[in-house]
Amino acid sequence: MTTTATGSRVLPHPAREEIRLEAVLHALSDPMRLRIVRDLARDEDELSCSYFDLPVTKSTTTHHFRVLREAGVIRQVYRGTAKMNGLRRDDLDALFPGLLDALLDAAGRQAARLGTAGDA
Amino acid sequence: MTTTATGSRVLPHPAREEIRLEAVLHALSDPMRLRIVRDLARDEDELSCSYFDLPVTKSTTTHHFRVLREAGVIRQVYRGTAKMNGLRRDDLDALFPGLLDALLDAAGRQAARLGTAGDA
DNA sequence: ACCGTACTACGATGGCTATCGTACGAGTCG
DNA sequence: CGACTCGTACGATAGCCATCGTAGTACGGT
Repeated sequence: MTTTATGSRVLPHPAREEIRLEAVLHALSDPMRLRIVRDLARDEDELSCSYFDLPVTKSTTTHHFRVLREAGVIRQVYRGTAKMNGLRRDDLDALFPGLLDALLDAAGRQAARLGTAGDA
Repeated sequence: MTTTATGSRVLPHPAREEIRLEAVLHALSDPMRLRIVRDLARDEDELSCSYFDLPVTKSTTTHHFRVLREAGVIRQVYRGTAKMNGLRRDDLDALFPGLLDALLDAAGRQAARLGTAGDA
């Protein structure tokens, strides 16, 4: 089989209806996770975990990605040895129209204001 | 003095520029505080702390109001024995245009969806 | 088969925080 | 003044959480 059995490593995601606003806000209230989400939003495509060069260890990075996934903010899929991450724009927009864009805009404005390079 | 010396009890608020998005999101990630903010947004006017009938003790209520104030979400002023609370709409809208409305809309939608009575 | 890479799991740790209870200060009304 | 209401301060407690290190698993290439 050329199509590797990626099916054995499925990650649990909350269904759209399971996503809670408080959990999303909590997930985004951490600077590291907010940064991840901003990066994900910039590249419309999925990104591997190792793409991010965060100032924390890999263990902590894994932790942050899990929090984001369990809050319903991102979708994670294994592709070979890499784990690809993508924003759950569709679900978030359906549940909370305009919220994600407002949050990303707010984060961008603050980054620009504080000189925290990395804004679009 | 008929004009009571309300000046001796001034509460520290962050300046507009001091408000951090992460702190706002963290403040709003608590169900109790999100509920307070929704109530404040509904009545355009200021509300006293005792207006809210939260399922926690008074000490905890005080704590939540302080978190909201220190995050820059609300403004608190003493008026006699009561402490009036109001949303810092102007500052938040200036820093993060559209964010507060998106958050309130999201909270309202979730409340309606989950049957958590209390939405507008 | 072997190794390297990518990510995870588990345990530990220190810090934050939501909650409470009690005791107190500030203000109003009789 | 005295009593009552509103809110605060302080201490305690229990739970969560961001972080780390180490050891381990899964996959792909050689």
